[in-house]
Amino acid sequence: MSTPAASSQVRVRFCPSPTGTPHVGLIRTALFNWAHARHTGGVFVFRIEDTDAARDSEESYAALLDALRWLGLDWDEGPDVGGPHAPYRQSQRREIYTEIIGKLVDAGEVYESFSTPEEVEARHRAAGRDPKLGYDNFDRTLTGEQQATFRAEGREPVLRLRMPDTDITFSDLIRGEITFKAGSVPDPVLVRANGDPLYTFVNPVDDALMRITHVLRGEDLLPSTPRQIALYQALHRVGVAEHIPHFGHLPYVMGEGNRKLSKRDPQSNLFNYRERGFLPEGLLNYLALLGWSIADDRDIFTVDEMVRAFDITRVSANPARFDLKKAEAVNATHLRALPPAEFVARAIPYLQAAGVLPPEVDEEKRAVLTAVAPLVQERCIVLSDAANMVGFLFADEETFEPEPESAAKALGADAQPVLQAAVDTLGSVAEWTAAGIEGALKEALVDGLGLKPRKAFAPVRVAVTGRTVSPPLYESMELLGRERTMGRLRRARDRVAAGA
RNA sequence: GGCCCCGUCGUCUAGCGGCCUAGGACGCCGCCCUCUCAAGGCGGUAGCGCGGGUUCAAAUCCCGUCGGGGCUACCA
Repeated sequence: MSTPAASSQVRVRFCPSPTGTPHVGLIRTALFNWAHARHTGGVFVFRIEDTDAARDSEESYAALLDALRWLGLDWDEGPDVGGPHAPYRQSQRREIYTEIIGKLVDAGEVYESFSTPEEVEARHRAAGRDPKLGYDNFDRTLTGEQQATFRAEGREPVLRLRMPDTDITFSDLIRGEITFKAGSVPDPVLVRANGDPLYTFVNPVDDALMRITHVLRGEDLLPSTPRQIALYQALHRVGVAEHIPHFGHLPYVMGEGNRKLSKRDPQSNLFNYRERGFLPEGLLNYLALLGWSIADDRDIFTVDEMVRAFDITRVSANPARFDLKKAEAVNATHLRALPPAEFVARAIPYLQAAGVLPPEVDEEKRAVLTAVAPLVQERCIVLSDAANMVGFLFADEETFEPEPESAAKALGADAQPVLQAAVDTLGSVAEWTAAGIEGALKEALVDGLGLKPRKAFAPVRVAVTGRTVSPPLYESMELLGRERTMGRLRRARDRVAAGA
């Protein structure tokens, strides 16, 4: 049995089970599948493996769609869009599985197995073997009479696939040739006694039915490949499968220490990144770097550039550690590259979430935002950072207060003469422009009071913006306007004078 | 235990027998710029796990070894 011809159209699939919040490792898998499909002009199939009613949830299903849509990983076949192999949720494909199970049973590819795990283990012990060896293929050779006896005892059999007694070798797209020795993989259970098909069965069956040509998935599934290949061969014999797909096992995404990034770790939660204001293109760029590189001297690229250059055989086999610092650096680069108008549009929801902007943003506020955008954009790593930067522009004069920590640093008693001088000189500035403000302030504070610039501007900055860190001061003051700026300076001066 | 995968700077990687006194990026350190913080510019720090082969030549090929990881369910 062969793998698909190189000339046939690529069909890849992303087939998560809806059991929780999307994990960045899972998304990396989706990205590589998607990129391979788009690079080759193939088809990206999105399939939901919800055969475990006990763990699957509708919220998780919705989260999966939400995640892929947010990232722009569009699918050609799958939930919502349908396709020639619909339905794409395994929970809706029960009859299909039942029919194929029948074919396998009729052909003698699978057999009834009555052993309980306890009995298997007991047999291993009795024979002096390691009890953790797994299933011992005991029921393979049961006679019809023995099977009848077990049934009479009220036992219900599961269905197991008869593994071939030959070595199983395949060429992994990422790792090269891999061989599993004959006899090292026990006969897997395909169907429960109650008729429920298991992942071991439905996953290869759907891949065969949906004519998947490339299976790109996590390294954790590598050990299950031989039994899947055996299933494909059986499916081929009963006329269901055409080919054995090409396999490519992607390296793990690791967390801290030497462990796989856990689902429990907040760092693994995709939506945490969205909430912080990671850009889809920034996160995707970083995730792509986990196992793949576009060139030896570059690691910032757009999704389009990735699609153009992506080659699954050039993916690294080494596990990669998720490095938040690097992810942020990559995101910041994309953030700074955004056209200012685009940056504003994307930042608004985050400013609203932070309470800096109201649900309805009027034209005036939008204009102010557009004006500050170039100033704050390069100071942000994620979109939510913008809130701290522009908050002072939208604060209510009645309630505006410098942050306590910043005030403690810059609004001590020695700030009083500085603020007074600032009020005096700015009150008579002819042109309320950044340049005018700069000239007046430098003359009054640096020349007049003989202060180091650093000392001179800190109190003014905190009085006006509320923080020791802000967009450039003169521009900030210009945007804030003369009246509001002067009011804040006077209030700060009075407070300092009052010793507050 | 068995089976399988992996092993280049702290981290992600380039490298596919000579271009490697091992390149890039993040991080870190220093300097410059400077009204703060960033950004930007310049410079620096740091790596082929180990041992055998093969070869004129090995980070690159082979074997072994050590180390790490995964799987070993009637979960996916």
